[in-house]
Amino acid sequence: MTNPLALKLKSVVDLTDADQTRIEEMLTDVRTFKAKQDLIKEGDRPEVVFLVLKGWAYRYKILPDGGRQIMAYLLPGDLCDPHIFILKEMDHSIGLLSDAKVAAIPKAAIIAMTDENPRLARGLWWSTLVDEGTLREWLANMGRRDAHDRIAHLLAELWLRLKTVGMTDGGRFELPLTQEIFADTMGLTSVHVNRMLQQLRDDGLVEWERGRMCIPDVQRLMKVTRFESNYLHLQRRTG
Amino acid sequence: MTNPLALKLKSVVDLTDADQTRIEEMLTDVRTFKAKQDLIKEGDRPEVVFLVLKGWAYRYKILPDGGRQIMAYLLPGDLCDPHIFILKEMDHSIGLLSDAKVAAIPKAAIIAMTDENPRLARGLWWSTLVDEGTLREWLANMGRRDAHDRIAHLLAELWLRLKTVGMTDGGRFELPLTQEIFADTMGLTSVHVNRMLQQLRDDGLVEWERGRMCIPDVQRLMKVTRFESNYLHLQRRTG
DNA sequence: GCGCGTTCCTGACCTATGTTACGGTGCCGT
DNA sequence: ACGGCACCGTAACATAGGTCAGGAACGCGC
Repeated sequence: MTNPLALKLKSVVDLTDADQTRIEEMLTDVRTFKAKQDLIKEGDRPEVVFLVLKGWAYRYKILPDGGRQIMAYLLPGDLCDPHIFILKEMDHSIGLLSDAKVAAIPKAAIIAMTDENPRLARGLWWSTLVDEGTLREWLANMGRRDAHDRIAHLLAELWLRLKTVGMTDGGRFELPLTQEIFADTMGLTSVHVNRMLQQLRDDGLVEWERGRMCIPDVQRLMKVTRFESNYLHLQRRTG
Repeated sequence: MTNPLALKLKSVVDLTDADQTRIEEMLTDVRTFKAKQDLIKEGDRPEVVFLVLKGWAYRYKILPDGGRQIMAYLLPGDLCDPHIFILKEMDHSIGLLSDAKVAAIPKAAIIAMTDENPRLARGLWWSTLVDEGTLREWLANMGRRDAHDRIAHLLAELWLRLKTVGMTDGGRFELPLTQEIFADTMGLTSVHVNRMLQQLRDDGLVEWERGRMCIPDVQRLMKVTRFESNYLHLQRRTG
């Protein structure tokens, strides 16, 4: 089974077999973690870049008053901390939502790879810009949509992202998020997330049970939330 | 008067006089715009990178329901669209909040500069990562702070950012934001922004009149909102 | 198989923020 | 110097979402 980073990059840049092998070679230090552990903490200065291979991670911040804000989900194929090349220290933490397998890649290996291979460099550059675009979309989501549409929008995004790394089965996918995690992602309360999720169920837009989610009609969900996928920049570059 | 990009970069990397001249040389195509015009629209594929020299710009998105979400303020020294090197098209728009002077820099000039000068390349890389960190902080701000603290936090951030480009005078600075712009930035209503701004006035935390803002006691404001500046990564890299 | 922790679910109640609607004020163009 | 427009201010009222408090269901360790 091909690795998820290659899979993700292939959806936007043309990777040769050699490119894929090149990525594969970097995955020598693979580590296994249990759910709920932290990979990196705010203030750390990590010496390696983490690449998620299996499981879900998330970026978050604890505010001075103790509240938690989740700012991204990291799926297989996502790099956790491309920041460390430049920034002095992490301004947020990264934790795990599920048991996970993660590759630790030394900074130097990444630098060597991108120096020598512009296609891969472009690919990584693209992926950090997509992260930024996603962040902007989340901001718009929080600022201007009500709870119902907010959740629906997030689910549509997750489905699409999971699909591009081959983790969906029709409208069905694993979703290791508690309602509290949802709440901390979207600036809501878990009570209210529960209310809205049930409404989505009643609307027939989603089905949900213990870590598995099913969207019976993806097109319909996307239409309801007016989901525009352009911010994920999935189309192959044409010119 | 030295240009604002150099000024900003100098706060984190050591720039030689030659570096500064190098930046200066790129500012050949300087354009003047009136307030409220758009610099770039969602869907565009700009051929130049815009650098703000004077005035304020802002990143925003219009949602399908017509609502506007502002996702960043761009001050002198900020690049509007470093995305264009990689992404197919803009996933948001950039408009002007005030009359502005903007340099249009061809992609090729930027590429040539960064290829030849790693210090400047690092500087630009740093600045896009800071933009991303700021976006994360805004997300946390919207998700987990109430309207009062949200506004206070934004004002503290703006003060600090303006200070690093020499645009403050003690606690005093120009602020070309209407209450509606504030509202669209923070997911609020202009009515409520008005209420909160008045409360901040009553608290003695800010004074405000026609485009000019004064924070009589910056330390106090920062303490009240528990402002942590780490996400702006202003400390010079030590190692 | 029992106990305990986690997650889900629910209901009654409360409040921050939105909505609507309007009047005031200063500024800009003619 | 006048009219109009953009912005600010405010009041009465409506509601989405928060708070608190608890109970039910499941899953895991012993």
